Amino acid sequence: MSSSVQSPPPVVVPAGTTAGTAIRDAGLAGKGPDAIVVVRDPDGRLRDLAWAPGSEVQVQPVAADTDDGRGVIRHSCAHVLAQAVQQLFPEAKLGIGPPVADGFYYDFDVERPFTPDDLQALEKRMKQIIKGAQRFARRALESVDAAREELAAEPYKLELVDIKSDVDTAEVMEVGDGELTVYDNLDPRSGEAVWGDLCRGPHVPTTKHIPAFKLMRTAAAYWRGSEQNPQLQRIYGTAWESQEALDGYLERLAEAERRDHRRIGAELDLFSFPEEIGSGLPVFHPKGGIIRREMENYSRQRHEESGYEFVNTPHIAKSGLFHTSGHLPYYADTMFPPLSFEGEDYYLKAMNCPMHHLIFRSRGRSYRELPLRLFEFGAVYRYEKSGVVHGLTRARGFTMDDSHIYCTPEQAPGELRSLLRFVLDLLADYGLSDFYLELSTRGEGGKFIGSEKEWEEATETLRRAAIDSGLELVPDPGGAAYYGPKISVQAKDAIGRSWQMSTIQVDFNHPKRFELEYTAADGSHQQPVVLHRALFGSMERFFGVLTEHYAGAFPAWLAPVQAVGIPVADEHLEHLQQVAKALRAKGIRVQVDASDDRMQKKIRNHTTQKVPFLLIAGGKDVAAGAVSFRFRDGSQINGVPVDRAVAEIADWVARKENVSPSAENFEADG
RNA sequence: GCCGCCUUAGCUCAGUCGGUCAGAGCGACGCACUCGUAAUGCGUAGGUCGGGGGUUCGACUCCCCCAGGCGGCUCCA
Repeated sequence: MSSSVQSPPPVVVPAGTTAGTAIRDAGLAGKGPDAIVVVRDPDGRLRDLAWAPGSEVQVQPVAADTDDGRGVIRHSCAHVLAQAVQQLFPEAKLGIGPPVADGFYYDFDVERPFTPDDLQALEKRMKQIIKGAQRFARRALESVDAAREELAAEPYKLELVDIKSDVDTAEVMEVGDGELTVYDNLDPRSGEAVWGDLCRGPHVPTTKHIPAFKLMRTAAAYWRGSEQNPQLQRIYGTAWESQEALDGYLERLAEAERRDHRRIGAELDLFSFPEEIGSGLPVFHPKGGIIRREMENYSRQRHEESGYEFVNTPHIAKSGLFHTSGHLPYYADTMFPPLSFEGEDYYLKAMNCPMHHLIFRSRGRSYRELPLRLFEFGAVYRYEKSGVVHGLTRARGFTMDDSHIYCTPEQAPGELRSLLRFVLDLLADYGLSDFYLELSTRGEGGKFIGSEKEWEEATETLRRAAIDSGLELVPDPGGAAYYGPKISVQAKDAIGRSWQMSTIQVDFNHPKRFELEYTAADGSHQQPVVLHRALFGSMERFFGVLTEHYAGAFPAWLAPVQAVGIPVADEHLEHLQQVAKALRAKGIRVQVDASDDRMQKKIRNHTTQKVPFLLIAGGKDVAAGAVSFRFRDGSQINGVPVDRAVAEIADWVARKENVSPSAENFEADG
């Protein structure tokens, strides 16, 4: 997201003067994408332009095309939406209406859900309101009682007033800072209040300062985020500093839709979700199977090189095992119901760890064996609620590239550091390079087991490893698994979206529950530390993320079909068959298109299938013992000698180049 | 699980007010064409309109239930 190239210099606001006047006197923009919409006071608080400080202060002007500026525009736009809703649906009660990433929403309690037609009508009314240049005017309420009186008809707002002390968060914009304020929308001519809303602000000066907006969709949302509360109807919208910025945003959404792995998976014949199998249970077609196999093979190789040992475990086990692990007591509702036979309940496994622990425990272990690193592509099944299943990124059956590292407490810090390095290196090999880390720690509630001290130690160990990596570290309080804290690696894809990939967890709980132990050098029996880690999260999710990252144009080493020979005419087929044979001998997945289609059609077909190397041969090429390259981007290199073409393709694939080959970066004509 | 929307040929979609509306493009298949960088032409096959129940003289169309999908909420070991 672009923002002002450089922020404007600070502005001095004399006592008794409004910030807006000072801004104007300083010659800063009052309209356009870089219009100043609010200012930041010396305490870091955003203030309306109508704010007039009691004594002289220096403020930082905030332009529309900054993150803060957009946030204010969006928040103001949410007010305009609420006004429009209450005009068109007078019975609507207001929930909350904060800005969010890329937009805003407002929740309403209404008789019936909004329809697409309603959204159109609301947009129209909002445009009228914006055109009307209503002024946003801040007004402090005398007291809580005065607030209750004023908001008598708004039950949800009343609730916020009553609990205001504990909802002072970024999302609840309504109240804050020990003072209750209302923003009135004033008619510019009469000065009369047309509409008002409990709100801490700040806002743009007038509705005219909302240059571009669009209502996006409706959804239901629980009041204050709890399933126990009534569901309100939420309207999502977006607002930007200019029409161009809005268009740019809509284009980014369109691009994300074109990259959607569910769409590309069907277009490229990679995988599907047969209804007959069940929701959230993918099958991989041959082409998807090749990509998956390549992904797995490389990962396997790297793990072997890094001292992992490979194990295999079954998909179901008796209930006792999951009682021991703690899954059934704590997470029974996310496991599939049991199969009962021979007087036993068998559960599909939701995690591989219990099985791996049993392998560790299968015989006495010596400290000399540690760290013991067990690895498995282990399929797990989780009962995800019907509303959350989403393509490959949220499935009910998936394969974790799971491993459990058993080590001594002394080994743990070093093991964690090298583990994190290993994880980041391997992700980079697949073309992801923009990461940040999240540290999930213990929160309130009975979900967490183990002593405070254990948690503290484990959290510190993780934190140190995370800090050593040099990456940005985002805290996630309360996000830990029940048995220990975790680091997760978030990777950004080609269009800037973040995905949770790897998780690394310290577990001091399972060693106890499973009575894991090793014999130390002094002959004593000690409990190992267990590190859980899934590098890709799940193979399916990683597959989906890579698909979207590359928009289906997979690196040549992963591409299901790496090269296709296209003859100009049938008489050139034989020549290409020879080229294909040579490529196949080098392990390249190559086809020759001998169909009845015209050459142009073949080029189109294989281009839309995102084949990295198209090898075209006509009379000239045959005569010269050459082929002509055409790449995904349409660029060409003509007349490359066959030997050289074969060697360069094989080398490109062997190097695991992640960019798409093109005339510019492919060394075949040198 | 909750709210809303959606489901018509392999894919993408059209189908008015309940009654000649079972339709198109792509794909598949067949025939002709043999061509130098993103769609050659002609033809053929393919659907009990997601499944089940109901209303009606009559249902792709209206109602109910179920399944699957989409967007959110909640959740995510």
